[in-house]
Amino acid sequence: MTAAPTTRRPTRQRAAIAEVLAASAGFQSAQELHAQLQSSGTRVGLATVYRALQAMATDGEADVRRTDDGEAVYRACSEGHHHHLVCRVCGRTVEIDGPAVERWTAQVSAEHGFSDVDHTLELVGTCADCR
Amino acid sequence: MTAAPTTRRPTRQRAAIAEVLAASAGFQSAQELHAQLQSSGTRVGLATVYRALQAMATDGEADVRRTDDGEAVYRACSEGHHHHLVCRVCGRTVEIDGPAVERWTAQVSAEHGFSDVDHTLELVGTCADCR
DNA sequence: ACCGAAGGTGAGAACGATTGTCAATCTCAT
DNA sequence: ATGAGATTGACAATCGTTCTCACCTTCGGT
Ligand SMILES: [Zn+2]
Ligand SMILES: [Zn+2]
Ligand SMILES: [Zn+2]
Ligand SMILES: [Zn+2]
Repeated sequence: MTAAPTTRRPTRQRAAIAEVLAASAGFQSAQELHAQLQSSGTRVGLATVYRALQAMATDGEADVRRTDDGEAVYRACSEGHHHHLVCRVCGRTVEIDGPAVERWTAQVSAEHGFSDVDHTLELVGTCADCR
Repeated sequence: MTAAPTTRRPTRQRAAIAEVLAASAGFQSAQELHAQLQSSGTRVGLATVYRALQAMATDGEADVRRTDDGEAVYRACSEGHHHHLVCRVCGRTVEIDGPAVERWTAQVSAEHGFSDVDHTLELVGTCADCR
């Protein structure tokens, strides 16, 4: 279910974008990343930033989210299934592994006759430092 | 934390929108709802549909979601905290109450020093009829 | 029932994030 | 080095959503 395995070539732009994304903690919009690249002297087209981020998202190298006003924001993310506990103030993020939840979802799904069930779970709170 | 308790007046339009939303099972976009109202002879402005749906969402009378291409879609939803198990084919939805998960999230959050933790959890699978 | 204040409505303009276009450029296997 | 095919970028085009603003409704007080 890895979509179209279109060949994906490494380029200067992709590297720069991935680097900036990895360097920052929280979620970033395509435009914010583009601005950062600009000010750091790296010339990359806005459309390219959009395309690269989309590619990273579908390849599992980044998480996507929509802000309440509909803007897509991205965050570097390790591959594999896991969840996040995010601070609503400073954006600090903890990756969580929840076997208990995985078990629970499987059970509940089965009880209702559903199969091939995927799930999304995200925790948003205030971290100790931002209390 | 119930936002601005602005007085909210009942109107013909709001009633119509709420009714159509409640009548349909899955998620609907503002434009789809508007189209339905049009064809059923109920004259309502598109902007009004957007505003009404937003209001319902903030009042907890509807769930909002963003499709992959960023469009906001709404679904009538009972108030109070709960989760959903949705069929990716036909849209059939089961509301789920998961005390086990609630407990788990609280525990994990505490372990990492987070407080006031909210969470979102959604299950998407294929129901028995659509297998 | 009558009135004024404040919320609500709607048509259309304005916005703004995202995507499409397409010629120039780059990567890679041969 | 070379050709095929992927990538890029400046800019136009989309399109969902919000803004404007004059007009309509609801509602509490009289
Ligand atoms: Zn924090
Ligand atoms: Zn999980
Ligand atoms: Zn189904
Ligand atoms: Zn819950």
